[in-house]
Amino acid sequence: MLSLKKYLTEGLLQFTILLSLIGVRVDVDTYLTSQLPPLREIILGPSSAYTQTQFHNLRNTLDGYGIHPKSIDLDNYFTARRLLSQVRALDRFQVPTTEVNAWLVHRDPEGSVSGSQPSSGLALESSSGLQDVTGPDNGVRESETEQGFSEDLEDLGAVAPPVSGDLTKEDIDLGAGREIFDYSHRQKEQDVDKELQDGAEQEDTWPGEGAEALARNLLVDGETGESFPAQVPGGEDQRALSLEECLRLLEATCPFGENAEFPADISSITEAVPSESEPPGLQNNLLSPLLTGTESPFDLEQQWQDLMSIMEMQAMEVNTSTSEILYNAPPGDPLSTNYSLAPNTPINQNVSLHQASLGGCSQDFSLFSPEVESLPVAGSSTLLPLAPSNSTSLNSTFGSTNLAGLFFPPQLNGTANDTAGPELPDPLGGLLDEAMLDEISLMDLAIEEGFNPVQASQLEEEFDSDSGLSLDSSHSPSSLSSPEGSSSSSSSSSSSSSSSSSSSSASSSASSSFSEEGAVGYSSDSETLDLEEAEGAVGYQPEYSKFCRMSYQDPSQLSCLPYLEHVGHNHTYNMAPSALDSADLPPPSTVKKGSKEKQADFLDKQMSRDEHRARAMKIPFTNDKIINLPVEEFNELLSKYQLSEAQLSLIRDIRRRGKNKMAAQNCRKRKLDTILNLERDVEDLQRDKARLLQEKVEFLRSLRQMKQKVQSLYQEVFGRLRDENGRPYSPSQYALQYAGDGSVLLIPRTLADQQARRQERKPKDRRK
DNA sequence: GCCGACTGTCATGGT
DNA sequence: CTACCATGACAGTCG
Repeated sequence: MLSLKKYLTEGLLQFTILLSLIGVRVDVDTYLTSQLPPLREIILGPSSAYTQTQFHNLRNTLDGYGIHPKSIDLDNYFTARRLLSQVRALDRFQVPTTEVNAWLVHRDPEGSVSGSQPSSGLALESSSGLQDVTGPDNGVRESETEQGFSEDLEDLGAVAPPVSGDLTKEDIDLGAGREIFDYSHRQKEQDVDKELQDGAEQEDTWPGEGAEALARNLLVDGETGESFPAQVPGGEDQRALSLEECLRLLEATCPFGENAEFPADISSITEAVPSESEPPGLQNNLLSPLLTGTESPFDLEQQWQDLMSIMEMQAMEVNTSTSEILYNAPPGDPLSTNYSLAPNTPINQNVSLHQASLGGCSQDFSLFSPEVESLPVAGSSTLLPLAPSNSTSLNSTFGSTNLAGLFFPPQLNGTANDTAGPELPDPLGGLLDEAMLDEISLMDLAIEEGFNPVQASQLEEEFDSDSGLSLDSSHSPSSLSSPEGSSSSSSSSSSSSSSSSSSSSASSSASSSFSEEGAVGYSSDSETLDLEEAEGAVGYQPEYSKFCRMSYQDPSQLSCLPYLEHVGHNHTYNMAPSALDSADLPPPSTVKKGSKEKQADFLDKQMSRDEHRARAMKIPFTNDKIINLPVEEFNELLSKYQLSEAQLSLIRDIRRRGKNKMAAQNCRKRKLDTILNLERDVEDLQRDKARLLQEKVEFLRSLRQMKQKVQSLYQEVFGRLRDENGRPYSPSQYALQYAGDGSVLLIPRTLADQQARRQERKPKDRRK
């Protein structure tokens, strides 16, 4: 990293000197301050993918003409274009005094490096998006555009929305999904102030970052300032140039913002570029409106890193792994490093812009249009910190990848060339289509999985407001809610309702019979009661009532036993001898005889069959004891009495049946618990499913945006390429290819198509 | 009278 | 083998 800094610094110095030599005043300070937002956008762009707001805002700009909602609004956009034209004019006719800000050159890149951490600026990023797109101050901005971005920075910081740095720092893995939850939204509002502070802090870091980025550009320019060796124009008519070089040239030629007093144009540096005389209109036509007129020069290298990462992502199928890569890839992970263009690699040395040179400083230096800039390139964050890494890894990964092939299928190339613009059709149309197809496929998958497509679409439509929970609630079965809905009042309501119903018929008799029945009570009563209460909290009333029935050792609880009302189910295995006697004995008085007989009959009915049998068999102890006593005590009890075989047999049967009864109750309870647990599990799984689907949609959107970004970048780069005559290359005849050595080659399309097909086969084979 | 829920009981298998 | 438990199946009861 240190070497990189040094390299960049030297490059910056060289470039600055070079510019000064050609009479261009470089107001780096202005550049840094005014262009920081874009820079930060580039640097932190990926993280922006996690911000729901960005998605939301971007959706409005996805038409292809969108302006970065965060830092640049439409007004800025056009204003910048106008300024660009002016700057260009200045470039030609005005030779300002050479003025190099030494302080900038010597600026310590350390700070910039630290500031390059993606997490630092996200808040501002997303916030700016909100502000610019939806904020009411657009009008104000309109007039402010020329003031530079420094003010915007503050504004952005001030507007900084919630999501911000905190989220990005800790929730990279969660990605946008985290925003799904209402919590995050609430958090957003709560963190506004915090974001403001963060924004201020980030502002400090930007200059460093900008300096670094600028340094790289300058460095490159320093190199490119030198004449590029022609790379065999003949032969295959293959003209190679370093992609980095192209990008750097682009950036170098790119005006440094509205405030930039430096209309640097590479053409002015290299005489080989005749494009300067070329009418800008032609180039404009070639470029998508989206791309035109971006006054913000960004870190081209990083942009291309993004691009490469996107390419890789495209190569990979849109699957969950994508998301992982997007959000989990650590700054230094192999993936990201592989895609770093290795600015310091000597590859550039061999590149020749002689044959394929960048066009003059056109107004179209919108390589990083605001919209593109705003695109949430998840991968870029990981790429940012990347120093010039070894190009070998990159080569191994990409091999000789035909950019065109990656961007658009061969079959689409031809049509695109014919239909799209006069000379520069949209080479990435296919890519976009692919993105759409991927999304559709995923949607289909979601449908297959039972996910409502309408909901899926809603997810996209209502991305920011949507949450997995809400979605889940929308389609979550009522069965889930019903139990829980009643759960809140289950413990109380169930007991009250059950008691009310039971009291009607059984309350009077229960007191007597149940006191006996209590003896039958199950050993697990206390335990089950607690459990039942817990379950009641969960909301399963049937279970509760059931348990109530099961646990009635305490006669006081009998009031809440609903089964008493309709039960014929008399669980009174044992009746106190006194009760039995009273029931059996003739009443002393005839007056009470009727009532007592009724009571006795009722009690008889309340007695279980075993109790009846026990009473019939004159069993000297209660069924409760028979059933619940431990074996030893039970045997001891039996030994105390002289019992006949019939009695003993009955006692054993009573014990067996009693235990079995409790076992059956427990069994049923367990069964119910199992069902309830399964129900809850299903609910949880459904919730998770909905959440994952939403995340998937987010990833898809992010991917689509990144693809659009790639398309824009490709168009931008390709559109700036000029042949020896200063004319742009025809997309129908040429395509950019990423060579194995890290350079970018301009090759005939036929060759590119062939290579693209070859590239396509490999993954297919790999799948098999 | 039918149906569903609840319960008790039996048979069976496992520990 | 006995005791105990778990569970499916069946039947009875009740609303």
